[in-house]
Amino acid sequence: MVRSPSREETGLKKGPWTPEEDQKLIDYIQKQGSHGSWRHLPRIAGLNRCGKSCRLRWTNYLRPDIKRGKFSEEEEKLIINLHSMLGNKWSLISTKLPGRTDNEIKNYWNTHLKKKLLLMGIDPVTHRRRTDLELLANFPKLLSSSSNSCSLINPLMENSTLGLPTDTVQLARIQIMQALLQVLLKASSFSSSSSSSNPNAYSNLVLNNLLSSSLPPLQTFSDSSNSSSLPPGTSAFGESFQTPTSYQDFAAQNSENISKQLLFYSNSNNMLESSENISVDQKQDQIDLNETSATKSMSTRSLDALNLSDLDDSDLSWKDFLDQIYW
DNA sequence: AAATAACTCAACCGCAGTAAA
DNA sequence: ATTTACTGCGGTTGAGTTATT
Repeated sequence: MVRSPSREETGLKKGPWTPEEDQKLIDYIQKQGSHGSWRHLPRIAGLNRCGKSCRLRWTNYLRPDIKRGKFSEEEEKLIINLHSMLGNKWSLISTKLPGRTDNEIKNYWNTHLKKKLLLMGIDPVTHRRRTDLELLANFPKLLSSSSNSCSLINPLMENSTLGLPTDTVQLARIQIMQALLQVLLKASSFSSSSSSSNPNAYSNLVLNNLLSSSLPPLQTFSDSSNSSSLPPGTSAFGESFQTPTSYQDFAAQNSENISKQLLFYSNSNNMLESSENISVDQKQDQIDLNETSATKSMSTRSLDALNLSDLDDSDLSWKDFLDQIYW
């Protein structure tokens, strides 16, 4: 089982292939009709490379049936759908995309598609809504924590059913809200150097989206003189947060907006649950039956959840879907 | 215009499975 | 039964390119 490195492989060239090397490899395989033994190919073809390097160069780059260029929207959808069922089985996924190599798909996934899912608040590993968004999902509960609808954001909080002094209840709830947002802000701060592999990048995006769409100008919450030096919105719930009455007004005006976004996050969690607890083989069997069902379901259900009547989900492209739903 | 950061992707590495000796 | 060779796969790297400051 243990494969020892070949003695002959020492001193062989590594790194990028030259056009001359490419031509030698192409000429040899075309002349032979097949690559034959990869191990012996380099010596016969006059290449100072190991067989493994030759095989990789051929299968990932020189093979005549390789489709080059950008991935189409259909290919993207198919990759996402296949990945949700098969995971990182790149070679298996590549069999469903003629002309695309497993390496190319893997690279495209890591550099592009993962980001797309992150932007949607979906974990690219599990294809489910990220679990730390549970915090956000509880937001509506906080907003309507008493029998009165939206009691927290209702300016009539003085009618507290708890029998507590109005300002006490009000302060307590605001503090909960403040703590919640501070936790999220703290999490987002880790992603300052945004990278595709940064696990917190999505948190930053989600939070920024929430804040940018629902927070009032900073001065609404703070009368401190140095507030203008802070990024708009980003510190509204920080230490300078001192005017609950203004917050009530803000929350009342934006509760619908916040609820819609949270509803979307909640629904995105349910989208692909049906594919759980199914073996890889079973999942593969599903592929041919409905190759884009997951992504279609995703857009349809999210649109339903948000009740955006101005969107036509049947004609919605993948990009449009992301743009319109998320941003 | 230069420096720096971020991104892309071809290529490499190590492991695992299998066939052959 | 054990060892060795070969192939394929998935994770990772780093040089080159592009974007940003």
